[in-house]
Amino acid sequence: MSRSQLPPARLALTVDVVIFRLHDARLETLLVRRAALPHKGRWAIPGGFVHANESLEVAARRELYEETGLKNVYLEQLYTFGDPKRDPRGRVVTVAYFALITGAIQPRAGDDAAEAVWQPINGLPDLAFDHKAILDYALRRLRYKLEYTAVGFELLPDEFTLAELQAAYEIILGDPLDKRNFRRRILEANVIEETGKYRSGQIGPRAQLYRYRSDAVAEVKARRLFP
Amino acid sequence: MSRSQLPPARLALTVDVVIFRLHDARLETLLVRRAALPHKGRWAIPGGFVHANESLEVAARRELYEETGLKNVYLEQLYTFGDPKRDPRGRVVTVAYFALITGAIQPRAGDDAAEAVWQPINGLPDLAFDHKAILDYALRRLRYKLEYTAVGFELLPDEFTLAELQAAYEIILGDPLDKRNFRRRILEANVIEETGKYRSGQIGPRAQLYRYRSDAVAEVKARRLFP
DNA sequence: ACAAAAGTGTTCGATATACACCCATGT
DNA sequence: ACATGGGTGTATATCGAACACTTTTGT
Repeated sequence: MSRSQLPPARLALTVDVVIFRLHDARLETLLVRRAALPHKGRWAIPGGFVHANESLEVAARRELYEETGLKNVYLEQLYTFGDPKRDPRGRVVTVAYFALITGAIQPRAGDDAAEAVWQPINGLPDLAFDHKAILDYALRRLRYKLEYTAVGFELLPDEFTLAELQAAYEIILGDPLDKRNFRRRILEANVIEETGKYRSGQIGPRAQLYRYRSDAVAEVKARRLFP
Repeated sequence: MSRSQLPPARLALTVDVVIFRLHDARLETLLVRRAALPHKGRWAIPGGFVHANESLEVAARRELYEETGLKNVYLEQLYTFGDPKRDPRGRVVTVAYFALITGAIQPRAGDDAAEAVWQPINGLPDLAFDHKAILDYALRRLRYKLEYTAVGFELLPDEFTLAELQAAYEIILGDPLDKRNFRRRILEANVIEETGKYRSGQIGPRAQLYRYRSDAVAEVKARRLFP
C-alpha cells in the first residue's frame, strides 16, 4: 500500500505498437532496425517513451503516426509487459498496442531506427528485448478477434469486394472458408452494405463493392462469425 | 523513438487488484477506505506501488496477499490505465488485475487503508480515482470469461455440488439457467469430475460433490459454454 | 472460344432450447 | 406427512457444414 506520496522512480514507460497490414496475400508487420544500444542492429517493434503529459493511447498513436504517417486507424491496447529484466538499461515497462492499417504505406524510420520495413509474419527475424513475445501475443489476439468480431475490415480499403474480404479472413485465420457460407454469414451479420459500385477490369463478371457500416454494433454478445 | 537512454522520470507505477468472491448468493468485491490524501475517506480498489525489482504480476500477488492472506489464486491482467490526470499527485500509471477467490476471507486493512470490506457488486459506493471504470471493466471481463471458459470454478471451494456451480453462474451472468441443460453442458465439457463424496445435512437427497479437473484444457477454441 | 471469377440454395447432421416428474432425505 | 431439493430424458427448432453449376466479362 502506502499510496500517500509518490516514491522517487527509476522507471521508464514505453509504448510498443504492433502494426499489421495485408500485402501480396500475406499478413505483414512493421519492424524497425535499432540504430542504438542496447540491441543495436536487431529488429524491433516500433515504440518509444511515453511523454510526460500524454495518455498511453495518445503516445501509441503518436508512434504510429511517426512510423506510417497515418491517423485514425484501428488501435487497441494489448498487454503490459513489466518484467524487471526485460530491458538491460533499467526498469522499462512497456504497454503494447496493436494496430490494423490498410493500403501500401511507405514506412519512415524514426530517429532511433536505421530502417523500417514490412516483414511477412511467416519467417520473422530475431527480435530485440521481449518483442517476440509481444508479437506472438498480438497475433493470437488478432486471430481471436477476427473470429468473433468484424475487425477484419480494418485491414481492407474503404470499399472492397466479398472475395477480397474472404481472402483477408483466410490469410489471417490460415485456412480456407466456404464461399457461400462466408457470404451468407457476413451479410447476415449486418456489418457491411453495398456501395452500388462495381469492381471490373478483371477477367470475369464485375464484383459488387461493399463498405463497412459505420453504425454496425457487433462485438457485444455477438455470435462467433466464423466458428 | 529515442530509446538510447532512459529519461529522468516523474512517473510512478501501481497495480490495482479487483478481487471478486461469491458470498450470500451475491458477487462481492473487496474495497478499502483510503486513510490518506488524495481521496481520503473514499473507497478504492486495493493496490499500491510496484517495487523496484518486482514484476507486475508479483506486485499484484503481493497486494492480494497483503489484503487477503491468500496465495495461488486466479489472477489475470486486465488493462493499463494511464490518463495523465487520473491521479492528482502526478503521473501515476496503474496496471489493473482481477482475481477470483473462494470462501469467507477476513480482509486486512493495509497501512494506507482505514478499513477493508467486501461490497456487493450491486450498490457500490463512489470510488476514488478512476476506480469505477476499472471495476466496470473487470466485471465485464469476468462475465465474458465465464461464458467462454470454465473460470467459474475459481469462485467455489475445491469441492462443490452442481447446484452450487449453477448458482454461481446464475449470480454472475444475471439470469437463470435450465438445470438439465446446465448439467449436461458442464459434464460434456469434461472439466469437472465426481469426488465420490456427498453433501448432506439438508432437507432432500444428498448431492454428489464434484471437483475441477486439473488436467482440463478448455479455453482454446472452446465452444461457448453457455450460449 | 476460352479462362477466370461472381453469384447463388439446399440438404443433412449437430447443437441449443424448452419442458416435468420421481424419489431421497431431514424436520 | 410433508417440504425441500437432487437427479434424470425427449422432442423441436435452430444453426453449421458440405457441396456444384450458371453467368459474366476480359483476353
